[in-house]
Amino acid sequence: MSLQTRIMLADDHAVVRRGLRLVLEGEPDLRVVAEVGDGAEAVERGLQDDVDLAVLDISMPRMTGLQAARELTNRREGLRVLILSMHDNEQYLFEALRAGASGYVLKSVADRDLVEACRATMRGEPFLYPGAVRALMRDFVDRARRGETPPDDPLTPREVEIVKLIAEARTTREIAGDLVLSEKTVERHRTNILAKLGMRDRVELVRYAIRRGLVEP
Amino acid sequence: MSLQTRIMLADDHAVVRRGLRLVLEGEPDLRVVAEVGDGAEAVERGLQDDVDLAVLDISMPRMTGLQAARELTNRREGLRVLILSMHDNEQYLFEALRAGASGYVLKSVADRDLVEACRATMRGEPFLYPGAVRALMRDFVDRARRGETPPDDPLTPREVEIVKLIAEARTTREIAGDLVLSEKTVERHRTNILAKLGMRDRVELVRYAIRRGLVEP
DNA sequence: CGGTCTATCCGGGCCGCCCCGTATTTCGCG
DNA sequence: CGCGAAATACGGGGCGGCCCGGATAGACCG
Repeated sequence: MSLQTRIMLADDHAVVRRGLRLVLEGEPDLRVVAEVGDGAEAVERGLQDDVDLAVLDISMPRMTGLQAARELTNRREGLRVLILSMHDNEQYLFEALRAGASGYVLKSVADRDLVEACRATMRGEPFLYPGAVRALMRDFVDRARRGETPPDDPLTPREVEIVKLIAEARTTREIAGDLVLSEKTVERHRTNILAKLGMRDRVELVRYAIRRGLVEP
Repeated sequence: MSLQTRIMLADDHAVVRRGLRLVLEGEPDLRVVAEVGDGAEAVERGLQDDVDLAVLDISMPRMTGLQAARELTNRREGLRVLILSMHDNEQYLFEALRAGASGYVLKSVADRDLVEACRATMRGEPFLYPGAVRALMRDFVDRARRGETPPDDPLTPREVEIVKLIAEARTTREIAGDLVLSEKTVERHRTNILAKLGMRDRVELVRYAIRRGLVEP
């Protein structure tokens, strides 16, 4: 382990990157060695081993920070990942953790928390903002009560199963065949899913499934 | 692995099937266990596990051989696919490879090459006719020369535009409105795109668009 | 025990997706 | 200059996606 933690910043706004760089360069133990403007670049650059820590914004062109996080943690063992988000959103938080992130920092308090988050992450400790901790606890309690059902999204396990198949471009008939159901049941599930998620067709569902990591693009 | 390779022949002309069968039945290690006359049948039959190798003609009713190849290789791991084509066409060749085919044989020299192609395929080796090898090399060189630009999209600019909108879950009507076109034109573009890419519906198109980075998931 | 949730199923209806064949204009290339 | 490719357009047809209302059985929860 080197003296300094070598950091890659990924955000699609140069202004934000500059701000983050400023915050970090005030610290002698942190050094920004790369800046990228989208998720695909982040994966490419982050795979090189002069980077110890990737700080990823969620919404970026070409590939979201969450996807990039998944890629990176899958493909490079040693790399740590911090997710930087605009939203105090439970959904995103859970996804970030599933994607292998070591921490989740809100942009609104990035100046205060970011440095601490970087250090914690490099020590191998998780870093979450206070609201995140609460959300996690609530989830834990909920899950314990409901007996290990992982209800991270509003969808039931069966519905998730259906979503996957829809996103794999299977028709209603094929899905019904696979799951040994009537087509009507599959349609009913699909209708319920669309209603729950506020979507209108399979196309939106595909993107949802990909965002959730249920299927590969 | 069984002693004999069990083959399914898919071609819409019975005459052609008979010819191919004749060629193959002369070989003790090859056995034709099924004949089908269109792409949809090919998928149905090819999913059954008494078939080791599917030999698919490109132009068939209901579903092209390329689409069928895509379906089959997606849905049955062990199955090998050979594409049989009338045309020495680079585009088809590339599509076939993308669709997961292990080989591409020209009908004009089927009698000479087919048996060899079957054997090579079952050994896990690719089989391409000489012109195909040249085309692949040319493509490789081109891409290298253009400096890592991966312009493997066979789509015209207009088509790319349409794909984006489809992947954003816009309906045909909406797209027509946006681009100031008739709905029929948009449908026509979509049909052309699906054919070019060997896909069957908008859902596959969405995943393509996301992979290409045309839209966010 | 009665309410709620989940998974399952049915019929009927509208409309959008997808295919096919055909045709015109424009434009660039050999 | 003619030819092919791209973009545009039309009609007609099959069928799948999507919605609605309603229904039943089992699980779980207060």
